[in-house]
Amino acid sequence: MKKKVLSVLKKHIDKDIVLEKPKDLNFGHFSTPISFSLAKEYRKSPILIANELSKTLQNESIFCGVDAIKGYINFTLSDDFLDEYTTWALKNETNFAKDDKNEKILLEYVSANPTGPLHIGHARGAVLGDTLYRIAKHLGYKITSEYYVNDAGSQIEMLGVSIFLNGQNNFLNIAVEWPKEYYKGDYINDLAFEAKEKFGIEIFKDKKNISKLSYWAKDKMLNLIKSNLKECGIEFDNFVSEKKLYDKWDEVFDKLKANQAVYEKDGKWWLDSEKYGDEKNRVIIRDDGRPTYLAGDIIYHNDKFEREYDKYINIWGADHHGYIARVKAAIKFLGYDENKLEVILSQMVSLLKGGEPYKMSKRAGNFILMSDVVNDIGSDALRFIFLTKKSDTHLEFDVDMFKANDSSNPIYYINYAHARVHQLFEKSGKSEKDIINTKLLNLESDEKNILFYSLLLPEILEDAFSQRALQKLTEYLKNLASFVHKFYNEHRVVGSEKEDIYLKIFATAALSIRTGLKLIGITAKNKM
RNA sequence: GUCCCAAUAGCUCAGCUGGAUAGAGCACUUGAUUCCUAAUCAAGAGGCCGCAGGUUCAAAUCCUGCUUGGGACACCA
Repeated sequence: MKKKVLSVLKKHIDKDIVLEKPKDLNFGHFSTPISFSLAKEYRKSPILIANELSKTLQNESIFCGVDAIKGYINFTLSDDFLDEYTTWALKNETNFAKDDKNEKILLEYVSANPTGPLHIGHARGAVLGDTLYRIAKHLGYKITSEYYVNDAGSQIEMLGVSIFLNGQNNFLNIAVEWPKEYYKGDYINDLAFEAKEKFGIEIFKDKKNISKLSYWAKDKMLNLIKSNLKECGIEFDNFVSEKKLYDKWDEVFDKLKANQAVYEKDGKWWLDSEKYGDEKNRVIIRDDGRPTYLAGDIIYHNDKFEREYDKYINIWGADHHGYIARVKAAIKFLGYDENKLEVILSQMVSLLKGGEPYKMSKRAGNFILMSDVVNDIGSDALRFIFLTKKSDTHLEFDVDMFKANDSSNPIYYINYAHARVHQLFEKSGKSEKDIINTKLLNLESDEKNILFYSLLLPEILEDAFSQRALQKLTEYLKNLASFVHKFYNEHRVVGSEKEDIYLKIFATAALSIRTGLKLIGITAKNKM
């Protein structure tokens, strides 16, 4: 819609034109402050320029009104144009708001260690990633989602140790000395119990069994994570194993050496990441020969870039921000364009319930489980809340808000709007087919406004995706629902003279609500 | 000490690639139902946009400094 308007304007003004939404739809559907920027060049007052421009644009059939107010030019779309576009949208429900982008994108997110269930902090990144993925797909991007599984290294080892000691303590009554960072929480008890059932109590008698426990438990935890994600409708295209990537280590390491990216000092191998903007150089191979975590990430990113995407997006927790520089440095050393990697940081979440704050921690046993919150308020509400805020701000919310069945619960409010439209069709005994060719004539301004807003979805999706600002979509859905409820209250539909016109308008609103909800992973309700 | 994020209504937050009277939801006050779900709607009240400078025709938005809060600064992942 915006493109269409811009192309019309281009015929008259050979400049970059900024089209914006007026604060108040009653000003018009689109507006431009172009005359302010032209004022200097033409040495005329913006108001005069706006007046002249509006006159020349008056005759375009796409507009029924072009008004110059205080230097702004406001455009109001014509009934003909709106009707034509509406009819097309309703006839092409699945293609409405789609686009045809061609960029190939690799999106990596969650990538939580398989050492325990997902907690609420992971959930935010998970929802963000999945929604970005859905929208990108809808807009036509060739996007692949990926989960990097840290199935090597000391955290996995610690998982085995935790289970082993737990078993010794619980089943063999041995007083154990717990290491500082061992994993606590009920799930470790459960794992120890399961291990006893599966391998026998003997397994807790010999320390040599720890690695066996590690690998057994790691697979169980990865499956648990997958099921946590699935409860929220999240599935991945790929899972990449860190352990398997190490097959390519020699090859990657040689490449680093050849590119003078690494050097040996104090018996360790260092990455010269300072050269490319990191604050210091980083160890990648310890003096005992074990690689550090960074080594794994270097192979992984080498692997990613070998697969040739146009863009790589990683969603990381905000606590990883210091990590970006060294990974980008490594990518550059490997001979790739580090600017193709974009890292989105998702900030902390604090959760309230009845005003009580929770502190979370992955290692302690008292973190908030993602699955608990899903059971509590449902996947829809959880997804929605994460998407109403920018990802880079701290978020605090009270779960009780999403249990209410009234307008204080946005999910409820939006679904209700959709359900109302559905019910109108039921009551009128009509289907979309019956009204799809109804001509929209002599529209009142409120009719026009709700229609226009309903048709705005493509622009919203484009903005939300390109700015990685998914709150624009949830905001839009709330507003659109508000339009529906307001219109519903002000107009009797069934049996009215304008029944078909109203139904067509409502059908368009419902289409956008349904499509928008689907993209944030929620199925619109037809009945409350 | 260095770096990142934030600071907007009583609360939770939008708005930030500079533009019209700074918005929404919750909470609060008042009103609307012989009628398609009032599970809704309407109206009201509520603001030194953290502070101080600067750039500009125009600053919540950009720049600089400061204050406050959160986070990161591993040979952990």
